[in-house]
Amino acid sequence: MKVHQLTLGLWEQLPSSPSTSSSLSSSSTNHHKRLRPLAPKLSSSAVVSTTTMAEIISLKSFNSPLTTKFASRNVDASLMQLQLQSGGTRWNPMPEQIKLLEALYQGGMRTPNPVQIERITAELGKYGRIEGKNVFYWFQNHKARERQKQKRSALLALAASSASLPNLLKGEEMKELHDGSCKRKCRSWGSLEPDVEDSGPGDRTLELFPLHPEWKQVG
Amino acid sequence: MKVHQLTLGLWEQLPSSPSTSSSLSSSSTNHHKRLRPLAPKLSSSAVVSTTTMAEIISLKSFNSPLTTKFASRNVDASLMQLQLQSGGTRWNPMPEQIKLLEALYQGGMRTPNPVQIERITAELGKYGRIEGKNVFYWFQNHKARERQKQKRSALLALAASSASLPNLLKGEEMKELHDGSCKRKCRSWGSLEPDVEDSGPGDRTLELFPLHPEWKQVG
DNA sequence: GCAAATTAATGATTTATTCAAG
DNA sequence: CTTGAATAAATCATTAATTTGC
Repeated sequence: MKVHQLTLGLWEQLPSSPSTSSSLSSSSTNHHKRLRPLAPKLSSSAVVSTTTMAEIISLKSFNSPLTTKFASRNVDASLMQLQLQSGGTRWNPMPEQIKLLEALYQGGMRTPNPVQIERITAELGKYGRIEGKNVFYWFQNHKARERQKQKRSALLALAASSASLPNLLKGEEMKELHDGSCKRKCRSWGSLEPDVEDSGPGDRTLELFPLHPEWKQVG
Repeated sequence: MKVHQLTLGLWEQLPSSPSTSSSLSSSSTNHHKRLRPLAPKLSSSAVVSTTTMAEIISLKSFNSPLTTKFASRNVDASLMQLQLQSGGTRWNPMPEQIKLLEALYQGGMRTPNPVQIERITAELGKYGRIEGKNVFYWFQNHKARERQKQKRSALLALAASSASLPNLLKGEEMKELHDGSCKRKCRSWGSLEPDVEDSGPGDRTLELFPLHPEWKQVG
């Protein structure tokens, strides 16, 4: 069932009927240009499916086509093999690694930039297998979950202080508050907390995103 | 606890001053921009900052440390230059590119895997500068916005058929339905539609990796 | 006719939520 | 139950359409 478009070359399964593509009345600009036939052949591997950010990344598919000239598939393939070989499951942070990550977080780091990620990864690599994406994800998750925690504790505190909480929260919310599930509508609590978590003192410095990268070129 | 001085190179470039320039209204509505489309000035030589997925990707920071041995920064830098040179702003899809993408989408493709992305990018590259991430984002956005559209039209249809809609929707919802803004709480409509898109394979994470337990408790 | 100036689309990021390993 | 990984929703930001006053 998941096969469908994948079994063949990419373009072979273009809609046969010429009218189909125009059925979408979305945009205002629809020029008629012939579709480029031709299909970059490729070994029809049985693998297929599943696109995850991580995969895309590791395959370097995000680089411009120009660069793919350099990054050959063989490299990618072998690399993947290697990675597979060297331990297939999800990253399992060593205590030392977590220590360091938490120290960084505590120091104010939230979303390290690529260079930082590279460094961190390199450093943490001393304690065990790790990739940049692990570092990235860790910060993402940690930030989100710290925020959750804070939000929850804020509510609990409020609950403790004023016993009238049941009057303020609907049953759903009470439940969420209790198990931390917080399905949907967490945003509605937003007013309880400023957006900036960071319990950290003045050291929060690392707000290193004042300006944009703006791959903007010089017009 | 305060591992702050780990003597790594990690924290070297701390931002000097958070500066101002932020002050973004961050309100949900930024529609009133009084700023004329003047030439962007920026030009400040300060590089760095702002971590985006794209950056991380293009810097290949996601690759394992092992691979970073090969991927030197010089390459990345020059590459970036190249990209910047060749037309620095966001991707602006040519009609042909959109045609093809829509055809693929229409054909059932939703979240192309890395290999597919690579192919698509290569193909679309014939019509103009494009990167893998553009393809990825396009599918993400298109999927999401098609879903929105469908949801909205479903509501509209329902409105048309049963004139009792005003009794079912609160004012907010009516407004959203009308302008499609749908800020927050879109999820609450979820019951209207199954989560799975039409022919989407919905292939959830397919296990490419063998299991390999190696977890160390973090205490 | 044309720019300033809105407005509508949509590319790109960030945040919230879910899934699932262990 | 914790948390790494992934997806989806929400948000931000820029560009093309489009409108508007001249």
